[in-house]
Amino acid sequence: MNQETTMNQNQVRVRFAPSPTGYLHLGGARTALYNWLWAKKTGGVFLLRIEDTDAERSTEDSVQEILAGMTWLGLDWDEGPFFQSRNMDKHVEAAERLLSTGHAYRCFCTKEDLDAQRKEAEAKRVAFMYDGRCRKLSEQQIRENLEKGVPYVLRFLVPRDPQSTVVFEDAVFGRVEKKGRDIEDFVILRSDGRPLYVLSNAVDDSLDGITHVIRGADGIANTPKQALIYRALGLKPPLFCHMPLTLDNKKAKLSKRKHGEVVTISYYRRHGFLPWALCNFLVLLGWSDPDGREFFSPEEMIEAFDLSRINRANSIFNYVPGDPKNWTDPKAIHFNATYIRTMPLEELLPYVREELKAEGLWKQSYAGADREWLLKTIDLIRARFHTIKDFSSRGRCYFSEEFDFDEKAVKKNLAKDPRLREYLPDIAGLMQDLSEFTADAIEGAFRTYAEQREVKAGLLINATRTAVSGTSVGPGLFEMLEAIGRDSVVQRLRNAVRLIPEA
RNA sequence: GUCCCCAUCGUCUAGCCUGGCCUAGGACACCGGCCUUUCACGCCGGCGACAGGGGUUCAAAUCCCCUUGGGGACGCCA
Repeated sequence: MNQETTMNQNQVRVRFAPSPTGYLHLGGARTALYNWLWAKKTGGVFLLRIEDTDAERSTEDSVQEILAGMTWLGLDWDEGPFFQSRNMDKHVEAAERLLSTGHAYRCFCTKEDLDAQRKEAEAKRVAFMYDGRCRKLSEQQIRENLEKGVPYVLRFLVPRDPQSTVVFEDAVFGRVEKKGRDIEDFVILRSDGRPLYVLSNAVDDSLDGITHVIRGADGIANTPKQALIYRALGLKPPLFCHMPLTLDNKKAKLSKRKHGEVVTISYYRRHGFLPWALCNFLVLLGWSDPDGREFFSPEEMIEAFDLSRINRANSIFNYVPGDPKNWTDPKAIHFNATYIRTMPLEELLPYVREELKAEGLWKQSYAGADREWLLKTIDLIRARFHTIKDFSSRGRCYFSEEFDFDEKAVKKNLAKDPRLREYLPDIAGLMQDLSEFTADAIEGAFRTYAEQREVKAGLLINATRTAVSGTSVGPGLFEMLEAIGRDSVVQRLRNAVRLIPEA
């Protein structure tokens, strides 16, 4: 055996295994991210497996949505996407092996009968667990049932001796133990012959050589069952790693049905999130850096990430419905805004370009002659923006003559002083005559004019700001005018006169 | 109801394993101040938590027990 093969045997292999029954949501993305990080960190393999054994609920749209979401987030996978259904025959084979080795048995109980028992137990408010009555069936009875064609499922025969416990190692929760008597004889094969998740998932993980099962803590309850399957099949179990769940601010599980689009990944894409900013936010939901850092480049995050620092307590996605300012978790917005403000301009540019194109604000020259202007302008305005969407909405006046006037701003900065009817055209003229249309030159003109007319520069500055941008907020005025450009500025100043009432 | 898990500011969390450096640190949000032509940014400051009760110990956020609260699982779903 050569060295490379030896190394491969020790190589970490992880997977993200969503079921294609819905959208990629925050919880799923976080699970995918943790797996991805662990693979990158260890030089391992990250594979994607679509668990589509529930054919009725699986949809192609959902598969595409998940793939698109992963790609957008930058969580690239090394193998797959595989479909769980590809190995269906192997799962059935495993079930049959369990039957023949006495680890499973045929159960002829009808679904209706079990449902009735379950309902009854619920009414009496006691726990329902299948009583294992079909364990006791004689060879004779089984043969008769088979001959009559009575449908049956395969159930795993859980060791029942009083002392028996099932143990598995969890990277987050440590050694987890469960008593055999607290585990019911779970179904591994449906009456139509199709395998169930608990079986398929374990068999596939083994087939795919998965070394670490990093998944949500909701999976912790059926892990003992899977540990039993590994043992009965003589397979080496992976190291489990159950990450705490992320709940809503009322501590309920996140779901699209309940919370709407705000929990889906595509929502963040559509609302101007940088994919890495979202990843950075998500990684901190249940994991922390030993040095207390919160912002990471992908390389830094991969370096810093470790399974041992995953938290045990659930975290809350702090989204309050109906708050227009905090339309998602405020900390997520903070991450996005900080990235927009501080990332290298060259890296930000493609996102802005896409946004401007989508909104019909892109000009051909931005890729050529005006490229430097564009970068400078982006840099000028980005400090106030929270999302990429802001470039086309709040930043519209830099790219188009069609922008809205904020009523309050007009009232406060333009309508309040009739003298502006005279000042603004004057300034427009000054701008027109400036030999160099630079921030310094513009400022000089403003200051001189203010002095001559014995008026506060602030009055002129604020009025001009609203005249050219429609708002009362924004970057320093002189730089702003330079960015907007002489012709537009002159035009806008003259147009604004209509907004100022006569004395 | 049964089994399992969890518990530090409003939220994300550090500290807990290996008790003392914790009058509990950081981040977001919020509130003040400075800067300033505005709004942001930045800087300075403020508000704000060890769920409760017992124990162990010279000493407990840290170890143990109980209570309470919360979550998960309990499908011929994944």
